Amino acid sequence: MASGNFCAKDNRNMSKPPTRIQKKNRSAILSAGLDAFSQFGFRGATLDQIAEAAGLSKPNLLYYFPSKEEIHQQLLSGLLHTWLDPLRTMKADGDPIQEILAYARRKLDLSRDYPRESRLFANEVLQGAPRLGESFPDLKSLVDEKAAVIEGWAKAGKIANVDPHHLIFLIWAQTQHYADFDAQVRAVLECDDPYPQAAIFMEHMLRRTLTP
Amino acid sequence: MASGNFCAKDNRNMSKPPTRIQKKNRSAILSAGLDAFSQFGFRGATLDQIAEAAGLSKPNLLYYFPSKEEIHQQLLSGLLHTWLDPLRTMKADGDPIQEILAYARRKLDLSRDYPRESRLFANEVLQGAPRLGESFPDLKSLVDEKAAVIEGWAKAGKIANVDPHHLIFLIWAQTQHYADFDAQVRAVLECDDPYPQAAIFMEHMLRRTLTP
DNA sequence: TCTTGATTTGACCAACTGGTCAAAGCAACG
DNA sequence: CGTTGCTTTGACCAGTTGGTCAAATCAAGA
Repeated sequence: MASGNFCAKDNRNMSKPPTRIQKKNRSAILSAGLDAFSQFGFRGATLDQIAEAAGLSKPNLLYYFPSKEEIHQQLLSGLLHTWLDPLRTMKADGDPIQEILAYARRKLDLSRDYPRESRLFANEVLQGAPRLGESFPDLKSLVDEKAAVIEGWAKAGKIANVDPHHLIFLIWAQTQHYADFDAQVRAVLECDDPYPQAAIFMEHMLRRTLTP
Repeated sequence: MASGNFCAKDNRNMSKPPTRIQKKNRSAILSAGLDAFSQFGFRGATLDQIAEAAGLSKPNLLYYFPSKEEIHQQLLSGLLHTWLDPLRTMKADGDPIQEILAYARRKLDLSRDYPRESRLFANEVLQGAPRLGESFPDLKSLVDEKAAVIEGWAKAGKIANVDPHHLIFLIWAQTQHYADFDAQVRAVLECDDPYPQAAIFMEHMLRRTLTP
């Protein structure tokens, strides 16, 4: 009575701290969901698939997350923050070319270390970003801010006069390519780890592109 | 009796020429399938969806194609040829930088004019290219051939000494980005058509990267 | 006209989908 | 020990999925 419409399994919304078993299972589910969603997209992934990969029964999975949508949403919102972090740390008062190179390097590292996250994001945007639309304004404002910084560098003659937005797209495209198109990269190259070579190439390309 | 296991609806495999109504419906199905598969991936797209978009009933759709898989396969195999065509036309005896620039421009035009095809391909590779594995050897041999040409140019000092495979990846990544991540590009930029600017930027970037 | 073969469809199916629920199991604390 | 509340599950459900089939419809030539 006093608890009203309290739902036992909803303590994740309450102030109670999560049990360690809750932590374990919830992170197992998120990891399994990341596998599934990043490979098959939202519609293509199934709860049974995720539950099995997480080592849980389907009802048990739904005890921790109220719906498929909620798992996906959780993954997406957790993703966007870390994904934009490298861009956030690009500072206007550093050496322009070094700042941009460092950003690109961090972004490439992200692709190497978190390819599933990259593919999840790619899948979402490919489908028109229906569940990401709310976060796009934040993204736009951050990008616009950094684009202004880059444009300032260009106007000051510290780097070549390039379109800052398309420069950012270039870095996104090139770095994410190695995660998103991994299957293709591996099929064309035969080497195990394309990232060292990719980093060298990218640095050459960016230096050349940006030198005034 | 004489017809053996002849199946009326299988005349697409026979020598008989297709009726005009067959042509119309088959192409309508392929177009609808392209819409669906490129947006939702193979598992995410449904036959009902495709049938409705094609203006046919589901059984009627399955009269023209024996299965969902077959529609997808048909789209993929039709795709790969046109997709690699721009690379094929890159000639070793032309001016190196002009040849590479022309290739990149053609690839960017392809993204602009056939974004659904680009997304279909992206979706397939994202999932690990399970239905494309057979075609990858062809792709590899073509890429290796052209990479050798580029390497020849580099060794002869006609272009900068860059890794040819990663140069090709760069062009793929950058050009396809505008089709595959269209939603993101549109959200960040507000302009209707990013391609003119993209072409200018890409040319600057490639010239700088390739100049010896 | 009638016939022949191409085309279309409504009814149907088994498997799978996301999701529910009551009941059972379990850990820990008094 | 017993109770309390977190955790797990088997059984179940309605809707959707890819796909089948026999029967109906249609188009066009003889």
